[in-house]
Amino acid sequence: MVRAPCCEKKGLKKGPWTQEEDEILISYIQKHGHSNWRALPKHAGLLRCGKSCRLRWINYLRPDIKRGNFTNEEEEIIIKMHELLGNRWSVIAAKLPGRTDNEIKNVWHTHLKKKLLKTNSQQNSNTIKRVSKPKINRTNSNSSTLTQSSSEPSNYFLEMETTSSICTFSSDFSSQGKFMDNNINCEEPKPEIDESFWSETVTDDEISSTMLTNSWTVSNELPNQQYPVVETFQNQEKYNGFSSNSFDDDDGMDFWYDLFIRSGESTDLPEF
DNA sequence: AAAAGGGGCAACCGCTATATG
DNA sequence: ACATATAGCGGTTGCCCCTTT
Repeated sequence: MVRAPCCEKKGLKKGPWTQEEDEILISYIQKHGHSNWRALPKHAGLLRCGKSCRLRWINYLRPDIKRGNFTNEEEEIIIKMHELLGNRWSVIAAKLPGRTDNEIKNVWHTHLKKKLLKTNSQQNSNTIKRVSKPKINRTNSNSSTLTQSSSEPSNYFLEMETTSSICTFSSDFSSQGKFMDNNINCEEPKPEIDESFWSETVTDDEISSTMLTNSWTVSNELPNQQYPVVETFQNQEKYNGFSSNSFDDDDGMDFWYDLFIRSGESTDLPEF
């Protein structure tokens, strides 16, 4: 199905919005809301298409829009979430109240991408490469799945061979399922690890088996070096496959967000 | 002082996802 | 089940403004 662009109708205005148009749009939405964007401009008396009105409202006129430069904390969140999710700007924006996907996208392309390139080029002189896929393992007293409540602490860990050593990255959980700590054990000296180290995607089979055993890939960050361990859920389809069997999208996103972004804090595990 | 170049950002375009009849 | 309408998303464009030459 091919549909004509919505602003193609003659007489509809394009380009930058005037103050007068903004005022009309704000006034209309305050009185009537925006249940139907396509019909809105006609009812409000604006010579714009609904799409243009929606964009103007969401990206600029909404009362909860945060103005001004991004803080370092916000930039860090964007960088880490982009590492994890890719160009899923709306998902990233959902974690930054008052910021829009468009704004984040712009900041990424104009500032953060360059910043990251600079940082990476500085790190590349002292890095190692992964040579094997991570093996996902879980140790605890007796249970093999999280559906069973264990009376003893659990430890989930990834093991992989690198060009210089065998490293094990692990996350500890209390018997109540509270995230406790991350660990890294390597032959000395502890190597620097660059971004690409983690980039290999886990296969569907591996995910299935991970789901079956619930030995998920939760080893999330290294001490002092915040890189996601496995980008299993960067692929939306795979992510959905996981969430549909365990918890809903929002829960899932919040869970991974907590694990990846807020390392070191106690994090409740989802219930299965 | 004027022109050229580049960066930043608002807005548009085209596509997909979802809702509805 | 299908067709169509609408909302939403991400890529891209183009204008404005600042800096450099």
